[in-house]
Amino acid sequence: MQNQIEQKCRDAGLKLTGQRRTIAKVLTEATDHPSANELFKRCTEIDPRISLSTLYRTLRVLEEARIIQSHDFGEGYARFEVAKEKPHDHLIDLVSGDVHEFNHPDLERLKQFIAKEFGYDVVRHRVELYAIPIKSSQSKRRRVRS
Amino acid sequence: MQNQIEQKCRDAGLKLTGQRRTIAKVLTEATDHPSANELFKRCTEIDPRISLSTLYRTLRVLEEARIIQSHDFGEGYARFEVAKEKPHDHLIDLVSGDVHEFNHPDLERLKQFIAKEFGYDVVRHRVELYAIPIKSSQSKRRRVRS
DNA sequence: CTCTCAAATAAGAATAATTCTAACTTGCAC
DNA sequence: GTGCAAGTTAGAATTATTCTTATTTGAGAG
Repeated sequence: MQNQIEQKCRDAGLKLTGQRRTIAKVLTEATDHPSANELFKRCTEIDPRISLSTLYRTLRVLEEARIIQSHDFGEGYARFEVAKEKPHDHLIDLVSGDVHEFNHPDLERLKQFIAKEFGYDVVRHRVELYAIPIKSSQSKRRRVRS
Repeated sequence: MQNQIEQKCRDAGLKLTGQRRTIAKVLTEATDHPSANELFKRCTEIDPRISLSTLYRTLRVLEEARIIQSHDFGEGYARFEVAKEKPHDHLIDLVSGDVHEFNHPDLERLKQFIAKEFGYDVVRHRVELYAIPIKSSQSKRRRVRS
């Protein structure tokens, strides 16, 4: 019952405290992209002795160790997820706040191509699509797909 | 001489105060993507009687009126630019902080395509390339696409 | 198992960008 | 010129996050 994050902490030489185990558990079990506040709620539900500072520090440490990844979707706070092998981009549902992940090879090629035209190498990028669900029952939209 | 922003303020039914004229002038003359702080410096150089609150409120009002556009490049503060007819994306020079604008039709097509696969319509998007200059060859610097 | 101590934690203060408050101006329609 | 809604000012408030300081703890060594 040792989760992925606990093993990675060990590998990174991080102490495994009770708080970290709890945070690791919550992060591992999250299927969404929770904010620090949301994570704090879930953590204190398991163990109320966790302080917000500890959560924030742990999140920072875990991100520095590349174990988790934080995102800023322009909501005024960060959202977190366990780092995946493949980097990916996000589609944010403007109605529900749900986040979908995607990775399109054309996009990767395109960004390198564009950067090269300016004389740059892309170090990292941010691609976020803010979108609303297509209502299938509704008549076809007038705007034709491009 | 009446600049673009002043006319647009008039059209939007906004009062043209001395402070707004100064802010409009500074924004119009900026060729970079200045932060609120940087804008404040430039404004107070022209007229020291402008307060930071006024600047922030004016920036908000101007953005709501679609006269300017703010961006969050993950630096902890916003950057502003006069709204252009065509929306565009940004390449941020990680060394100098310079911002280059681009617009690639393939990217527009691709984002719609990806969203449609998830059953969504893209309302807006954010594409930012964080990059470093290619050192070896001077290649294609200063190439501007609109 | 105990000792040790660097690393981690708790609680709350500090920070920084931005927004709000409340009392005072001012642009501009009449 | 007047009236008043919109704008301004200075500073307080807000909010996510980081820092400080005293205290606790994980885990390696003995």
